[in-house]
Amino acid sequence: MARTTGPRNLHGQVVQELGQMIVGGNLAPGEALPREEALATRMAVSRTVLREALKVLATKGLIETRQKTGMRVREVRFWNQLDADVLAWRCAAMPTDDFVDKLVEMREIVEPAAAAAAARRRDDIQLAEVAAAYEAMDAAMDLDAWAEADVRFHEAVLRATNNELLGSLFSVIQTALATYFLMSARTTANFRYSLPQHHAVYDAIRRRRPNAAADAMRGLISDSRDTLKTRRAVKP
Amino acid sequence: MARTTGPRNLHGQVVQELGQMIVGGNLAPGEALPREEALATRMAVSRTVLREALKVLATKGLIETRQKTGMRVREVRFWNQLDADVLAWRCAAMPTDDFVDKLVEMREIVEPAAAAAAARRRDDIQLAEVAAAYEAMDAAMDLDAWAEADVRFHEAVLRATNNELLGSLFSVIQTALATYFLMSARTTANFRYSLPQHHAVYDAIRRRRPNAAADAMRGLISDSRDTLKTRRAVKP
DNA sequence: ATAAATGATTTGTATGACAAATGACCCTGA
DNA sequence: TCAGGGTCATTTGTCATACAAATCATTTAT
Repeated sequence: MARTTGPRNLHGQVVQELGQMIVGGNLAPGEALPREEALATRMAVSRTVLREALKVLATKGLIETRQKTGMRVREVRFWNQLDADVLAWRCAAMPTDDFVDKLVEMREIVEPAAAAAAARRRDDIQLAEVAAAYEAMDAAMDLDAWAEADVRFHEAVLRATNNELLGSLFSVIQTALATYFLMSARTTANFRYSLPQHHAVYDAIRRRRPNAAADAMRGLISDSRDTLKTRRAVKP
Repeated sequence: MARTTGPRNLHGQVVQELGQMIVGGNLAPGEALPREEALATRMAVSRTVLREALKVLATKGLIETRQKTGMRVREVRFWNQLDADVLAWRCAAMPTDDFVDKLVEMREIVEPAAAAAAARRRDDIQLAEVAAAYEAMDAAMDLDAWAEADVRFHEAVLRATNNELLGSLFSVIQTALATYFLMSARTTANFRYSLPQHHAVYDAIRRRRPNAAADAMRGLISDSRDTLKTRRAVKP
């Protein structure tokens, strides 16, 4: 059987399909899935491929499988919420307001601390990465280029902390930024609005001023939250 | 073929073995793995099982696989560092000092903020969970019971934030606590030392005092970091 | 009535075959 | 000599089938 869209591998497509169903709420937690053979034929793939997909979903914490009992959707608290796919699936439909709030809260917790740590421990190469991302933001001629550079900037800051655990939180920041652009920036006339604030973050990291870096990052996030809030008030 | 230790499933054991090799540094990033058939026979499992294991490792970001080229170990920056298994594998050998520092840094960033959020948004049931964990710590007669209740306490706080993204960071806190007990508490005469500090956290959450909760949590973590530091100084 | 044995169902594992992709090589032509 | 294209070999991707292992439900024996 052949599909055309999505990842090039069959099991990847099955992962997408089932993952979206589960995270999207079509399959409630605790609910039992059809047995492998039935599910495989229903999705028109071999049992081999289906099982590889199930293993992936299991490592994301979405399902649980025991012999004879079959597979069940796990409770939400076991989901690997920081997984890039899980985050993306949650945003597949228009993200709910409270999910956006949670993303922003994560940014408020993580990114100021990360900026401070970067200011303390960054090396010259990492600083250059931040600088390059900032330059790209400055040079961006359209929203897409801006958005891409913005994401790069925040990733560079996370990497510059030299704490790879913080680095792995990039999936969350990335999703938050994507949602932000989706919900607000498309309607904002001047997308370069936050450039000075990014410069403040960059400058504090360059000058090795942890507190200033954290403050600047806080200001940046706070502003973006306000933008989201006004946008949200306008929406209905 | 049959193995006796580890997870009950064969592919789970293969995941463990390969994962530990990669994270442990036996297989360097960029290095190519043997082709599936060879690797399968070398590990004495069928190709089916091996492939399921490889898919799991791929979702953890440890390996990358393309047709004809084969499999390669991915660069460290792509590893899903927040994954419980990856964290555990990093601690499989005695964890290095700088890794412990990174774990503590994560705690310092996440847990005070989580305590504050819990103080703001917890409901009564979630408070009861925190209380129950605290009571269990108080009632603990030996180190194992204490450690288990301690982990429960910190999990309960994370859950009480009502932000499941924060909740998914439990894997990190859990690993940090396990490492802490491994490195320090086993040698500490009075393992109940931090009980009052835990009470302060609980009380602030109960009274809905975000700042007090964050401060209490900061003090708790700061103390445990000091304990690690003195322990470390003694070690050589 | 309780406990052990049995059977049925579902996942777990093994094997062999073929499809698809892609890097390497060769071969031709300017 | 170099550029271009085409063939081939190698490796992962997919499929189908068979059997092993675990476990829930029922039945049977004491």
